[in-house]
Amino acid sequence: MPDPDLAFAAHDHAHCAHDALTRAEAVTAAAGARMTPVRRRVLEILLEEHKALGAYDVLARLATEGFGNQPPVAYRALEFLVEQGLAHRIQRLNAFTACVHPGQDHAPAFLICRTCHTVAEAEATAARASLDAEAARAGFQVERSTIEALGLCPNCRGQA
Amino acid sequence: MPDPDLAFAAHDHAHCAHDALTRAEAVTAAAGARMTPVRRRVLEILLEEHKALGAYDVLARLATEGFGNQPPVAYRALEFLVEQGLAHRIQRLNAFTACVHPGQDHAPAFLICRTCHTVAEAEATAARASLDAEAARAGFQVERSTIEALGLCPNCRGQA
DNA sequence: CTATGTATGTAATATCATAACACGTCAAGA
DNA sequence: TCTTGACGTGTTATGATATTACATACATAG
Repeated sequence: MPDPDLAFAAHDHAHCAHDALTRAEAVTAAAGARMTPVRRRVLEILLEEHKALGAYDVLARLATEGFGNQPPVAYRALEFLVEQGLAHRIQRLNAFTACVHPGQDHAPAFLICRTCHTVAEAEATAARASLDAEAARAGFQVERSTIEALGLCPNCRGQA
Repeated sequence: MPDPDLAFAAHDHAHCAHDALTRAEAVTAAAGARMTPVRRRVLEILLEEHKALGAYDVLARLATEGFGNQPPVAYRALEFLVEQGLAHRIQRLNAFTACVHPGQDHAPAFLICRTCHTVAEAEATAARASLDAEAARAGFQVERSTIEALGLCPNCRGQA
């Protein structure tokens, strides 16, 4: 996964999204989990853009498409996707974003542009290793980590 | 700041808290900001333990002490403390914790024990540097970062 | 002493999230 | 085949977190 993050660069997004969806199907199948219509649709919605969507945003979309319109519908699908590693929760935004490379073991960091709100998934193996090491110095065992950055993406930086 | 984190170790907490409070007064004075009764009290409350408190927890305490009992009272004081670098927001918990070494420039990471809920502030300079570097590869400029770990503290690890 | 900016108090409301229960579907085993 | 149990979905209701807007009080510079 050596590519610096694509989210900010012009790219064939239809392909990017389709590819992620295909891999998602494979991941769920391998896990013996069920990729139901709601779940697939939520993932598709998240894949439409490199942004993070709140549960209620997703819910509104679902509701117009004939799915349930109560919060648990969205939260359950999102929770499922996160558990399967197909989506990530962005703590800073109370929102969710599709995983760009599902199925691969990875330590993600998220780069959140404060201007255009694009969210890029970056590689955080090194940062995570530092965190683990520093935690170990205190005798703390890290199980899950949240690494998020707020700042300016290259595009918005150019305009400032 | 070479000390591995104290939060998990037995220590003279009264001194630890008093020291932080003293430094906090100095910080606000230097910044030309006002350390008012509500603000001081909120900081004292946060300093009582190495835990994170929700805004409503703080608010409940304030209310019993004759301060206002509406959410903005707590949120404003907390926001002030965070701005001054005297407290930190723990995104994962939607909660706040007092800064252990106010006044010093530092890149904090937070170690959150999932069992005893102690929150330790660790040094994250290295992790932050990795994050900045990886972000730079994508042309992203980091302004603020959130680095949090969820796991087991040494004490709770011993009991498991 | 008074004008100005800042802090506090309060009401109302917005936003985010979960508990609890009912119903439907599907597949495994009696 | 029938039944049972696990799982997914839908819905109601509620809980938890956070902000907007406006009124009042207070400190300090002029």
